[in-house]
Amino acid sequence: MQEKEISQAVIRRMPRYYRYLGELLEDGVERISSNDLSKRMNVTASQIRQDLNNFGGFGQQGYGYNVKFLYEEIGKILGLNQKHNIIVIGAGNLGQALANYVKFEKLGFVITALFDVNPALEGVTVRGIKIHMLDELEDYCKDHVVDIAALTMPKEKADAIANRLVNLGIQAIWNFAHVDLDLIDKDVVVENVHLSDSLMQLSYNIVKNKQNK
Amino acid sequence: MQEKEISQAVIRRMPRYYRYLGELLEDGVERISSNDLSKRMNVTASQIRQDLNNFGGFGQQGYGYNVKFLYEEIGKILGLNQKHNIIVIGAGNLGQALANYVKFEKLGFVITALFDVNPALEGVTVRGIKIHMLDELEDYCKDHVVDIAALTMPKEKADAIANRLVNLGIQAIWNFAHVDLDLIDKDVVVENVHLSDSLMQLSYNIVKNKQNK
DNA sequence: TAGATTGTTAATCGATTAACAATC
DNA sequence: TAGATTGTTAATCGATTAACAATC
Repeated sequence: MQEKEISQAVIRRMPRYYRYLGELLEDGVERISSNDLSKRMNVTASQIRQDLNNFGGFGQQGYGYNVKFLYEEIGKILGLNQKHNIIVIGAGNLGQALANYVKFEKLGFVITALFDVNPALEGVTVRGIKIHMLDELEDYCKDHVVDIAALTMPKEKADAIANRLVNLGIQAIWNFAHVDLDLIDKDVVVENVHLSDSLMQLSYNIVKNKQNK
Repeated sequence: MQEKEISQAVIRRMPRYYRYLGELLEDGVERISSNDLSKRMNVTASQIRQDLNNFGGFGQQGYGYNVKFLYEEIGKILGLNQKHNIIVIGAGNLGQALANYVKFEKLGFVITALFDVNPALEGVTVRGIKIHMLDELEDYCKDHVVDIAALTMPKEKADAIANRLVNLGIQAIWNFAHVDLDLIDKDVVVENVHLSDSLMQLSYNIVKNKQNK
C-alpha cells in the first residue's frame, strides 16, 4: 500500500520532468537547482520541490539536484526500469503508426503484436511486428506476456474487446477509441488518448483567442 | 474580451459532455437532469451545473436540460459550428493516420494537405489529400486558408517549422512532437498530444496498482 | 564559515461539493 | 398547486505558492 495517495496532477507532471532532465543530461549538465529548472520549464520552483518530495528527497541543500540521479529516480517512479510488452488491437493507420514509432522502445515499451479483423492484413508485418487475426487473441495472450493493450479500433467494438482482454488478465489499457470504457473489472488501469477531445480543446482556445483581440 | 477566465479544468471536461450528450441524442433522449447525467458520467451533479453555468443557463428548473439544445450550445462553445482547415506537417505514419481519420470531419475539422521532406512522397495522396513537399509550405499558406497545423515530425525539427508557421500567420498548432514548442509569438494557441507522456502515466499507474495488491 | 538551496510547514488560492432559494 | 430541478451562494477540500529553518 502506498503511504498516501499522490494526486494525478502530480503524476501528469512527472513525464515532463523526465523529459527536461533527459535533455539536460544530453547537454552534459551535471546538476540543477529547482530554481533554474523552474525557469526552463515555466513552473514554480516550489512546485518542483513539492512534487519531487512526494517520492523522496532527491536533492541536497546548497547543491540542488544531480541530473543523472534524478533522471533515473523519476524513471523508476514511472516504471521505466522494467520492460512493458504492448499489443495493439486494430491494425489500421493509427495502430500501424504506433507500431512504427521507435521511440517507445527506448522507454521500455515494446510492441509485440498487432491484431485486426481484416483478413487482408493476415500475416502482414509492420517493422517486423506481425499482424494477427483477432480470433487468435486468446491463444496469443496465453502464450505471451502482455502488459498493455492499446485499443485503436472503432468505438463500437471497444467495450467488447476491452472486456475480452480483461478476462485474459490484461492489467492495463491504452485507449484510443473515442469512448469511456465500461469495464467489468475496475482494477484495470486505463489511460485514455481522446484525439477528438484534444482537437475540441484546441478549437475552444482558438475561438477564445479571437475574441480577446 | 471574455467576462472572466474559464479554467482549463472546465474546458477539458466540455468535450466529454459533448460526447455524452451526442450519445443521448442518438439514443433519442430528449431531456436529462444534471443528476441523471452525473450518474452516467461519474461526476457530481454539482460540477455539471457549475461547469455549464460558466457559459450560461442552459437548463430549466423542474425540467432539466434539453439534450439537443445543450449539445448544440456546447458545440458552439467549442467552436464546432465553424469549419477548421488543418494541414499536417510530417506525412509519416502518424500524419497519414490523422489524414485517414474521417471522424474529425464530422466535427468540422478538415485536413486539406500534408507536407513532408521525403521526395518519395511527392504527389502521393492519402484519402484524396495530397502530400506536398515542405518547401511549398509558404506558397500553400498564401493561397489557402489554414486554421490549424498538426505537427507530426521529429522533435528536432519541430521548433523551426512551428515558427515558420507562425510567421505565415498560423493561429493554432496541434503538436504531436515530443517537445514543448518555443514559439516567437506567445499568442499562438498550442495543444500538445504527448503520447510518450501518456504511456508513462499509464506505466506509473501499473506500478502503483501492483503495489496496492 | 558563508552562501546556496533543499525539505517542509504555513498561507493562499482555486476548484469542487454541498446547500438551498428561485422558479419552471 | 406541488414536485422537481436549476442557478447560485456558501462551505469544504485540495493544490499551489510562499516562507523559512535545516543543512550541505
